[in-house]
Amino acid sequence: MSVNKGQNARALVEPLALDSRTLGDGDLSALALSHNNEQYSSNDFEAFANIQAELECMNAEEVMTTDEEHIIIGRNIETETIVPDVEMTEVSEQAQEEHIIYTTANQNNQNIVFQTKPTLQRLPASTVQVKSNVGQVTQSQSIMIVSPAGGQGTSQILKISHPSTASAGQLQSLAQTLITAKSADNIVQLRSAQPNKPVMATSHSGNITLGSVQNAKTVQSAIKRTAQSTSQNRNVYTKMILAGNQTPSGQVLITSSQNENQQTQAIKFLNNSTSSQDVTSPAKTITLAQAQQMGLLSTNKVQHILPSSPQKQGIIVNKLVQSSSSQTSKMTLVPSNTIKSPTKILPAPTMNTQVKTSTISNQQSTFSSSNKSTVQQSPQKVIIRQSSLKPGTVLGSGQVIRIPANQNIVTGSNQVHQIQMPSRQVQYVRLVSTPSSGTTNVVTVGKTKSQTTLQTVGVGQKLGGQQQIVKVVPLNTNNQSLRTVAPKATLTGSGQRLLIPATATVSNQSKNAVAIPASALSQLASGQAVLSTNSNVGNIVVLPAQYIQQQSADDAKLKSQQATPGLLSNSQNLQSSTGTISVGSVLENKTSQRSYTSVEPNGIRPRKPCNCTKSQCLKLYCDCFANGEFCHMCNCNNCSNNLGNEEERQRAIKSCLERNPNAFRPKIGKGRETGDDIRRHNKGCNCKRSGCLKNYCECYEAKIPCSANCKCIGCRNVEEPNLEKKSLKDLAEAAEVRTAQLTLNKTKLQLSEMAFRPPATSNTGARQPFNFLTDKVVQITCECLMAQADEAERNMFDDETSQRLIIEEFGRCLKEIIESAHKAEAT
DNA sequence: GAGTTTGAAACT
DNA sequence: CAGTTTCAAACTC
Repeated sequence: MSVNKGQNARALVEPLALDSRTLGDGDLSALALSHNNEQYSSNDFEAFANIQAELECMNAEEVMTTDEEHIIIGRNIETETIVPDVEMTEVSEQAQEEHIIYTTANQNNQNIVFQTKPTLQRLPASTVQVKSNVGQVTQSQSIMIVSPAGGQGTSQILKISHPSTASAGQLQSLAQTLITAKSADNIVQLRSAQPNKPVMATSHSGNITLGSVQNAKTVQSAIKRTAQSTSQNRNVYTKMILAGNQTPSGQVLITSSQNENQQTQAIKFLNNSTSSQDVTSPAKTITLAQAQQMGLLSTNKVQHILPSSPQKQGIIVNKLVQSSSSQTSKMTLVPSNTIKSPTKILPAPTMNTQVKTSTISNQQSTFSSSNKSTVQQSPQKVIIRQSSLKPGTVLGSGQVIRIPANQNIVTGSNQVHQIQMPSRQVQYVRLVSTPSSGTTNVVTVGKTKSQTTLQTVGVGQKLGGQQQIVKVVPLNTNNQSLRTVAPKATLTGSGQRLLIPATATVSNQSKNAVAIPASALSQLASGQAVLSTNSNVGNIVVLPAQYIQQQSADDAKLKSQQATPGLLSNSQNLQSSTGTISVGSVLENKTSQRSYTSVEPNGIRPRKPCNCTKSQCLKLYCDCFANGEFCHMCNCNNCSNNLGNEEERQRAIKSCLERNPNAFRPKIGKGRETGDDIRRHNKGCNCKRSGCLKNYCECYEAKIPCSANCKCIGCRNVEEPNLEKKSLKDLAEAAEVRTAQLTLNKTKLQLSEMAFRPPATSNTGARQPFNFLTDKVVQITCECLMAQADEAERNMFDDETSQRLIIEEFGRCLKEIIESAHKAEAT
């Protein structure tokens, strides 16, 4: 492990080395946005976004290379100890230091402040701020690098000023140099993108040094992290806050569109006036992938994210759209770092190929911070990243939940997972991912031969060609009833289920962001809850983009691993561990929902919502509860099967287990017979009237024939009359015939025995023949007649023949009765 | 959509 | 363990 740490330390600084090896100033210049206007436009901020993204990538120990217009980002294989810290975006009042105010247009002066926030005690994240004073008629443009020294709150400012004559492009180029800035452990490295003036600024331990290098390629940072073992010192998170101060509430829109041919991506920042009354400065986070799916990605900017290591990793780019009076918007770019579960960079949907202009003024953000509280418009983001840090570490302004990489929260069930974290509030994360047997994560977004391959921002893993998406949405733990936000219409078609706080609109959920290591996410089983210790952290629920495919084709196998609801089972393997993880917005969800059908690709249908009214969804009557799932988007009343009633829920679970230890085990399993792949109902049904041919019958509902376990009456749920199996059916029918015949014979025998039984006597002691017609005798006689009728029916006799046989049988019965009477009288 | 039927689960 | 009741889904109209 110590060796790994050393490697990690190396890996931490390696990106720069690689960067210098692969990047040239010209390349960096290429990153600059091409615009003739000296005034910053949305393109400029797109460039900033690119910078941010790149910086994130750097923080994520990625290797970035540029190839002309393309930024190729590759990740170094990373050991666990070097995993970036989980990032948590924070908004609201604390944003005064972190918000980037930029002018949207029409300014001749541009002040850009890049602030690095080295390793604060609680927020080991580097913050990059791009600040642009609006309305000030300054003739200078500057880039400031603000680096708090040693996390003590004292900022040191490195201001790189340049003449007012500097064009926006130049400034932009200079800004581009910051892409290599790395604030991990108080290390900031800057390099100028300008070919003739490469500049490197290094901040170490709070000290910032500025130097020039003639060749950017020589920029190699041998600086090693001095506090490798201290997770607090890891600055792996870079946050870029962009705020348009010309509008009451700045809006940041990251737009990108993917053209299958061009495969380009752009980030756009949009200002959009909103009437949001939010005071809490809610932040909205979206991924670029989401933006892509929203069709917001433009093609004028190309960003390539190319995995350069065998372990491909994706990048999560989250954007926080903040619609509040704080006039700030926050964009969070979070590198995703997965070790064993490389994330996949999701390609933008083809539907989003339209090119959007980057005009700020007229851009209308789909993510507008309007008062609309729909999830689609105000998606909450949860950042899931891999982290090797010790469990329970809270990162970032109390809004980061780190799921320790070593914390095994893998289960095979679709349950809310609880992650114990040393502190106050409990975080639940419900991870619903698609199980997959695949073990290889392929990043579909890669540099293609033409190098025009796109990149996507977002975290995704692709398995077996099947896209798997894990969605994370905030969950309200306080509520008693989770509010269903998704349109009901989509319910049946998708299975997509979202939990959002019932007490607040999405737009106010700025603090409900949780960063989870991608690796941890990949290990999380669906529906698991993550316990967080941070009181500030909102409640997060991670939900499946595809409604849980926890039931794989190997249903029995999977279900055998199903955990008791709310209970963790570390021993269980998560089949989705290698599944694609994508942090998407609801918008993305919405898009995904379209593709969803009532039946999952694996043939598993999404669970239907329950309609419980009296059971509080805490009894096995409730399918949700019985399946160990939280009610979500159900129609139940007074539901307690949610996070807000976890205690009660646990009690109910316990009660059920007391009654039946196997209560939460799958009812459908495989037959014990060797090689018998026939699914069986473990308990069997008890149908009496349905003939096991209606969905009342659990066997029939599961589309499995009744078995010996069943106690059903009149079962007709037998094997399909396949040619091969017909013999079995014939045997069954023959057996039934034999059984009926035996029943008839038995009845006759009983009648005979009754007949020979000592007759009833009168009060006088005289035996009376009518006394033989006891109720028992009558009953048996009727049974004989019925048995005869059944036999006639079975033999397909016509009515006349059947009636004749029945009458004959009745005659026979009477004969026996009479004979019995005679015998009794004789004796 | 309301009412009925059904069978599993819960209860006694 | 059996009988009864409760419950929610399935079904019917």
